Amino acid sequence: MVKPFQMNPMFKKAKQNRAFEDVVSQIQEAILEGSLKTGERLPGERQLRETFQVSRGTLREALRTLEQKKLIQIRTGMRGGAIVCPVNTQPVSESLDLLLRYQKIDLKELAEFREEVEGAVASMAAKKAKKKDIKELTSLLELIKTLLDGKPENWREVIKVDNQFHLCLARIAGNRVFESVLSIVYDNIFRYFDRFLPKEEGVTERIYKDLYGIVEAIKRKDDQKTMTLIQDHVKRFDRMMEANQSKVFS
Amino acid sequence: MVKPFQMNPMFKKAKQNRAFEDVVSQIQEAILEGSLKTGERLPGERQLRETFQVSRGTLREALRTLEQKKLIQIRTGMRGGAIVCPVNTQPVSESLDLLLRYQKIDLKELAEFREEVEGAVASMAAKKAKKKDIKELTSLLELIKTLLDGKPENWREVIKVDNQFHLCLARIAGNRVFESVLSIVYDNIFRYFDRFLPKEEGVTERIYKDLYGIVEAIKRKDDQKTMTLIQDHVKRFDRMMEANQSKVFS
DNA sequence: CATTTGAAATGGTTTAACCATTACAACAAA
DNA sequence: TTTGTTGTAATGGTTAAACCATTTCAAATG
Repeated sequence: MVKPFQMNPMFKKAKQNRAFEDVVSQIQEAILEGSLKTGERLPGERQLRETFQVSRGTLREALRTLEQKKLIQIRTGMRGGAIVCPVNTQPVSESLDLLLRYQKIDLKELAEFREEVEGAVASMAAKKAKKKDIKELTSLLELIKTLLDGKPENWREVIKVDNQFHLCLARIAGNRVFESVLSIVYDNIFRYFDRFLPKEEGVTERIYKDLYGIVEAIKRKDDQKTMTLIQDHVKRFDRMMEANQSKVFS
Repeated sequence: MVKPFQMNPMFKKAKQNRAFEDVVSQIQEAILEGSLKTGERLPGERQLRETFQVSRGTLREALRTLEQKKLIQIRTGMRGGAIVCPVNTQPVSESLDLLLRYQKIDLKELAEFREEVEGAVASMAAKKAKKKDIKELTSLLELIKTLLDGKPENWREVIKVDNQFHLCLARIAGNRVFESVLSIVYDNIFRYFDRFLPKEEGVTERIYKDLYGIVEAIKRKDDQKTMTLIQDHVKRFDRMMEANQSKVFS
């Protein structure tokens, strides 16, 4: 058994024998390339059927695929149809969710990844932060302060604002790859926060103190310090979760 | 206009009014729960149609969705049908790839991200590399050596083996999140290599020298040195490309 | 024993119809 | 005039029955 040639991972098998796949790639390319813009409505199924010269069933199989990729979204009723979706991290988050749920990937791996990404993001953000950005971070910090009353319903809120704080840093860092990737990580890790972080006042206070120090370091444009502070912060909570996780499963 | 309640990103709208979605979730649950095992073959469309009491068209829309999620794969012909796929990182990779393309991520952002990720990966790999791993890296290095003859058709080959080297490091690092992410970064950055890296012998020789030093550092388990070497290596080529890019567009 | 051939199973596609939902315009009532 | 009602047409969702193309495998053939 010999492979015909060294498979290049950039190429996929050209199994373009199904008509609906051809329709999918044509519409997908139009969206990615920009000739179909976000929010734009595609013609109805009966008209698209004509355009692509396929049956309505085949066309609908193409639409199902595009819908699954979150490139379009379908609305029913008059003036309904396929609407082009904005850029969306959801499909990545969903497939990562499957991997985590079925333990093809360990939470530890995701946590390790997060620690590194957060460190890089924080350092970049510290270098680039403008006054406006620091103001935004400070206001998130203030928001957390108001939630530090130990009420159980506010515990969850604090975690959410903490997430916002981290995503805000990613935006400040000014790199959309980091921003998207971190957003995907948070989509998935939130569930574990909820399950494995102790719901105590100490946790939320610790978050406030950590973030306060981070904002101070950013104000001083001390990117090295910002990075180590963020990494300590992230690692502290990852360790907490791991401890509770092993408790639960032992 | 007031939202009825604070939308929690963990919950999705229960739009279960489409029959095929019900079929999708039933089959998906069966797969994820384990009652349908990897490699197992589902009944044919005509029989499934009966089971779920839907038309063949509706059933096929469900199959398209499951196929897109990479939970099943379809084979045609007698004894064909839907086969349950092993859960792997492919759907994450594909959707991340789509996300990067849709955002029209440019070389600068991608390169910046790559530099950070490669640094982290290299450091982790240096800590964990076994003899077998070092052997694999060395053999890739040897392969590059044989391609250092300045022939233009080998230039591309060297770049490919360089990519393999980096992905090999990610595997050695033992974190599948890093591994899939880096793999996608390479898929996307390759076209810039091809367009903007000077096709000179000096480039391939530089690659060889860089990787040689990296393998040596890994042998010494010097993770700090490995990290800086990798980052220098990556940055050098990113700067080269950026220089050529601005030349082209000025 | 090897090869050819043909039948059956199965996915891929088409056609034509009907149902359910939605937006909107026309109309009616206040 | 404003507001509420109603009908209608556009549109997605679903069904049914048929035919084609591909693949497998067993039977026939050499």
